[in-house]
Amino acid sequence: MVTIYDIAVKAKVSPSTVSKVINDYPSIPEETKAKVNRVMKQMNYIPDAGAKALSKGSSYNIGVLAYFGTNISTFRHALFTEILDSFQQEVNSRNYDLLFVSKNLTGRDGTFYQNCVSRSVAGALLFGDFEDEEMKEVIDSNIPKVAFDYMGDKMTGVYSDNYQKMKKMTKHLLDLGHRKIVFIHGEDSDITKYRVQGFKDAIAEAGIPFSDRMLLETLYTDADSVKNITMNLLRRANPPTAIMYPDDYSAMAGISTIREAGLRCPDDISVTGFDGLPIGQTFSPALTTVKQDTDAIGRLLAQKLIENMDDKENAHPELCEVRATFLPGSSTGPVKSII
Amino acid sequence: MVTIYDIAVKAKVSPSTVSKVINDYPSIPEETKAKVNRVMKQMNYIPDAGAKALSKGSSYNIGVLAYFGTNISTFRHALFTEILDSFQQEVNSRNYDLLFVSKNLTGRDGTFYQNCVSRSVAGALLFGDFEDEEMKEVIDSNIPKVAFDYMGDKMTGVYSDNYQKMKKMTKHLLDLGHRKIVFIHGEDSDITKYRVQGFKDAIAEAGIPFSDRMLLETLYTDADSVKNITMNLLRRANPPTAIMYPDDYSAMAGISTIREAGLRCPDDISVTGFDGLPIGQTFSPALTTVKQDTDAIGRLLAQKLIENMDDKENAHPELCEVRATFLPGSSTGPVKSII
DNA sequence: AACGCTTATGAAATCGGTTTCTGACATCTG
DNA sequence: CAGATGTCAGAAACCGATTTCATAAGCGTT
Repeated sequence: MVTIYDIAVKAKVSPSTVSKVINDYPSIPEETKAKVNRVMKQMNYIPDAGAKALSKGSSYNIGVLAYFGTNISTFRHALFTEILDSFQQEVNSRNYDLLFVSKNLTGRDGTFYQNCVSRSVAGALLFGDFEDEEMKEVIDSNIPKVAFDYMGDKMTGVYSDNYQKMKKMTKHLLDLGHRKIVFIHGEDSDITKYRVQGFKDAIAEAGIPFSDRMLLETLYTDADSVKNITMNLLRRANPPTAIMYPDDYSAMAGISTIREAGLRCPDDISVTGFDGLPIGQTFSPALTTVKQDTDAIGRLLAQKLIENMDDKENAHPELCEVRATFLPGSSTGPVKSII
Repeated sequence: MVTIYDIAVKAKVSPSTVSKVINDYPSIPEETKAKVNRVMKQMNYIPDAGAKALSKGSSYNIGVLAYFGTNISTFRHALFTEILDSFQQEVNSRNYDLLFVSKNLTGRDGTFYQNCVSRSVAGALLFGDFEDEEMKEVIDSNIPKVAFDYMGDKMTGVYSDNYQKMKKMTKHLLDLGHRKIVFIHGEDSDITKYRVQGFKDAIAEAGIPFSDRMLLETLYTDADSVKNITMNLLRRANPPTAIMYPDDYSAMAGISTIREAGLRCPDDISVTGFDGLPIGQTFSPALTTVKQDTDAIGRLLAQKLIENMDDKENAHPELCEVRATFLPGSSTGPVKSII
């Protein structure tokens, strides 16, 4: 491996000078810089990021910490991978790389926090269950960090305007004449609270009495539990005419179930999703959903994180709302008139 | 940060001894190991992976290099994320973390190879376009590596038995009476060649004359081009009764297009996909497809890579075929009888 | 000529580990 | 009991960078 020492010899300067050229110290005259740069190019110099990290105390790696609970895994949900994709593009352009930090699952390897420190990540992006013990350890640490769908005060969180858009989507159903609406919401979290509130407020503003039977909880992305819940709904004495699912995947699973039960969507039952994934638009019927702006979210997460890393002292948690878009599709239609 | 020097002082031994305890040198008696380990636990010692990498010359990071061409991005395809997921689990259990290495897109940052060397990755997992110049640089290097859907002789490749399963799926259509079948295959690659061969052989064995009109090329995951190609097929004077798509996503996009054209699937046109993603089974009609065993593929990639890293000298490229499963769904049906 | 003031450079310590090599001490052997 | 052997521990060099601090050279002042 070519090191700055090799460069130094060839360029007839000291290693310190080479290092200073690399880091663009103002005390180095242009002439020297040019000379050293020429030799570096000529010798195909590749800096050792590890050595740099050791002496600087921080690497150019951004840790990605994702944990959704035991059964669900990092890469499986398209919403997150879309956000990651946009995030990655943004941080790459600043020369940071993404390091997927692993969690202590087997008991042998370190915790999230330990792995972050050990790998001296410059910052971290958090996804998933913020109540998890290992997550909390990171959240309470002084590692610069941001998180998607976080609304607390310990770090910067980026999220969609869930309240507004959920309300809007609910209104859309109400406008279509639906009165028996059930919202199957995701696991308990800040995000879920806002969505539920938007749902309730839309119902209230329409002057419809709210009932607990309008709400149900399920786990994201678990197709089986979605099927079960949906079947139970269909079997109710007074079944809903519209079902609102927590995300596009479960909406699609729901529609499948509805069809298996011999009913049609939207003719018999209207369905909504959430997230606005491309596949939901390819699906037929195209989902009525809320499209989260994953590009903007990923970019914003990256920008906020880099701000935090660049100025660790003055870093302060922010709450950043990104505008989502209500996407009316063909999975919702007018309520079936009772003959 | 607690270092081995702090441990050494507290445990009343030398730093070398601490290091030897960490690395489990046989010359250290159990008693000393126990003592040092106790102090490490007590002081909450977290090793510095960067320092370790510097002195060892190799990190515990595995580089993930993915490049599919300018328009498609790493995380967008569920097949890859599923494989990654399984791969990650396997390498995590050996204490490796995943580092997403970036490519020189802006001209400012380094190439794949430079970034791998700079970050001293222990090994690399390659996805995508192996003809890309930066990819080739890595492939020709002596970095331990494996790749998915690679069938060359420069590194170990893992892939499904595309030939067999494509043939089987084609036969399935032939058995249903289809004679006018079009296979829209992916971009030119070894994998594609085998699939095409499987397709052709099934056709030949059925005694049907092969025509170039039975084959079409498209780019993976580009919904628009899938729509266009599908529309063109439907407008043919003598349109096909079955269309085989290169993956599940395009099959679903194809079915949408078919419906938009006022036709039904499978009643009017049968459709097949490839990959066997969960969403394809939620889709209705459930896709007839070939399910790639992403769990096994990811695990095998990890195992082969680790083998290579553990014994760099004797490493030799292998070709590993993983058995896929033909998954008959309801997107294929008997050919419509001509009245 | 002696002084101060820039400007450019390099020596050396440092980051936190690993590893080689030497030597102290204990134990075995004849 | 001398000499050979084996066990354990630590000193020191090293990995490849950064950064502080000292100093040499050049230049203008007085």
